[in-house]
Amino acid sequence: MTARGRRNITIKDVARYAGVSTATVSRVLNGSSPVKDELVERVQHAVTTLGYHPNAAARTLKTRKANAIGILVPDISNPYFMQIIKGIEDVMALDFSLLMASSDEDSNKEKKLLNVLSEDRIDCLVLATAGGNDEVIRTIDEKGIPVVLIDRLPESLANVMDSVVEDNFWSAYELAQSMINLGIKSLGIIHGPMSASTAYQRASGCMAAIRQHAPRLAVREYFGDFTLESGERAVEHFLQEDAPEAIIALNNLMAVGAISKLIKHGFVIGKDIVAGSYGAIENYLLFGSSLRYVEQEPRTLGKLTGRVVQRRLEDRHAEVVSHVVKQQLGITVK
Amino acid sequence: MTARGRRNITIKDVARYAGVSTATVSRVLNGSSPVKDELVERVQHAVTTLGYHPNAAARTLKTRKANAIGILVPDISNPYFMQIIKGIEDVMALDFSLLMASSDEDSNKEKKLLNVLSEDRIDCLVLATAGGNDEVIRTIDEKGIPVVLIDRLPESLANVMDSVVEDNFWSAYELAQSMINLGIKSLGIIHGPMSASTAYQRASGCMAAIRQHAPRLAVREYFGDFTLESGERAVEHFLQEDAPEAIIALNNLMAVGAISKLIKHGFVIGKDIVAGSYGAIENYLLFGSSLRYVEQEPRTLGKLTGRVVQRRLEDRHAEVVSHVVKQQLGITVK
DNA sequence: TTGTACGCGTTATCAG
DNA sequence: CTGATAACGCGTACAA
Repeated sequence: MTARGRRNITIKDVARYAGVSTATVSRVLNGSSPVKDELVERVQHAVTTLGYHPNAAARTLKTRKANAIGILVPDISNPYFMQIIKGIEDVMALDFSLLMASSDEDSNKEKKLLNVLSEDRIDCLVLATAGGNDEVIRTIDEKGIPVVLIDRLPESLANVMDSVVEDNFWSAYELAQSMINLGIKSLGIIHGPMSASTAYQRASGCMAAIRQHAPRLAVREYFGDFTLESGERAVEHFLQEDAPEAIIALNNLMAVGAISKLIKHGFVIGKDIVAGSYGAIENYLLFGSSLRYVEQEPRTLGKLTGRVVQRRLEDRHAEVVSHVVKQQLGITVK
Repeated sequence: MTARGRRNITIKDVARYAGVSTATVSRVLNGSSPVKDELVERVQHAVTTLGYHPNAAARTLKTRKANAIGILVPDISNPYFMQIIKGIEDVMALDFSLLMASSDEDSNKEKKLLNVLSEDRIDCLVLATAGGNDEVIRTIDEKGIPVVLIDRLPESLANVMDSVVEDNFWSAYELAQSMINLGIKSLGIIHGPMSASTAYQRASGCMAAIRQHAPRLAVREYFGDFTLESGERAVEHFLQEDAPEAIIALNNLMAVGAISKLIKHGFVIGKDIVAGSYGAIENYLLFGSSLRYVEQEPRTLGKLTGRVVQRRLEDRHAEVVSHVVKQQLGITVK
């Protein structure tokens, strides 16, 4: 399909043109062993005049190195994950390709993509799992491609493979505590899907803070799914009764949905109601009023992930590392 | 590196286990020609018990099809491009991988990435070029991998390969016109880098609208580089004299920078000053006041791009298509 | 319907 | 230092 009769230029053509063997060409190209200067020049000349490009598939087949890493995240268009990817890119060499895919928070789609990705086309897989594929993931890591888990860490995989995650429990704990400290009497919590380890841990953190610092707080909960729409629905739900004095959304997208809904209902954030979000909201600082949030710094997380990947690439049998990154609390004021 | 002594499971192992030939296994796996039911079952059984995964590199080497498309954009973290990618993903088959890279608006980096990507690892390249690599791109397309240009269309490449771009001239024209119609007397324009075809065309569109509809408008210009920071600098620049009655930023990021700076200076957008943006601003509608903008619909553009890719994949010699998509004007009101 | 055997483009091993 | 040549894992003529 690529060629229509027209053959590709191969290392053989270069060898013939330069009057050397394919082995010598390969050595010049990879610097794998010394070659006489004159031949080096002849080869380089042949390469440029012929417009030769090495064939990645052949090289991968031979060396068992793909020079690529795979990245599988639940939502490719979530700025949080994009920043992580950007961070990974920051630290990887330029000739390393990023093979990306998005599971759309769908376990089945994730499984299919895991199969495609495990066809030996990547050297390492960075995965923020949608959940439900622990066995498949374990298999891939054990007898296939090393896996680095990010963001989500299913219990059964902890300490089995490398991971870089946030300290969801304590970050959520501190977020809730900072709101409790304002003296609120009632609080609405918008949860993520409990199948995601992050959602569960954030929920636990909130509840722990409440138990310790405000056991008599009137708490109402809504169980969303990390989407903007579920944040909107949560607010509609809360407003069926008296509005709580504060509201806390356990991810950025739900926070956007919830806050926009509140604004539409005439609430002034920070005055009529206190708002908290796990994760910053893009551009919020420009237009919004007060917001308390967990500052996630995804790009930094990405860089750290990149370094973990490199380490694993260098030594497949290095000790498993589990990074748990503590986040900062932030407050925007207009 | 991948294996440490441990051989991979190949089609040969499957064949031996199932007691058939490798050819039969291949036929079962690809459905390339009929196989007796009993053998099909034996093979499938062998595949699952052995945990066999086809080797993508070997298949690519043999078939000259990579089952992957490359995407090279100037900024991987710009939501605009992410939505385009999402759109492409929407229409591509699940077993098609996306190989992504970001040139960071840097011609040299783009060139290196183009080289890496042209190593026969993708079947088609979707490219939003940073400029300055026209010759390389032409070569890749002509005797290598078909290229689909998106967003940016260098003059020398127009009608040479497929393209999907916006109607930058007329969209900018209409944006400017809609602001002129408000009866403003002065306008500040924030341009992008003239090396990008989009920036140039948008500038032309604005100027044409002014010549036609308000030749005596007091116009001031600032030449930015599509970054948020340059939008901020533009406003600082304009405010050294009397503020213009209206301001227009010719991409989304510069608009964010400009508007936030204006807000910091105490301006109320839509009241003290009219604001226009080429491209919507994420979440603006939720918190901001009035804004006139060109609605880009990148996801739709992405889907269209995906279809162009598929068409090109089916017939390498199909006629070249150039899609120029007209955008809508939008206005947000609080 | 099935099996044999060759070649895709590289790198690596082994002689020279 | 250099050159033959054997793999790498797969698909596919060709033969049976």
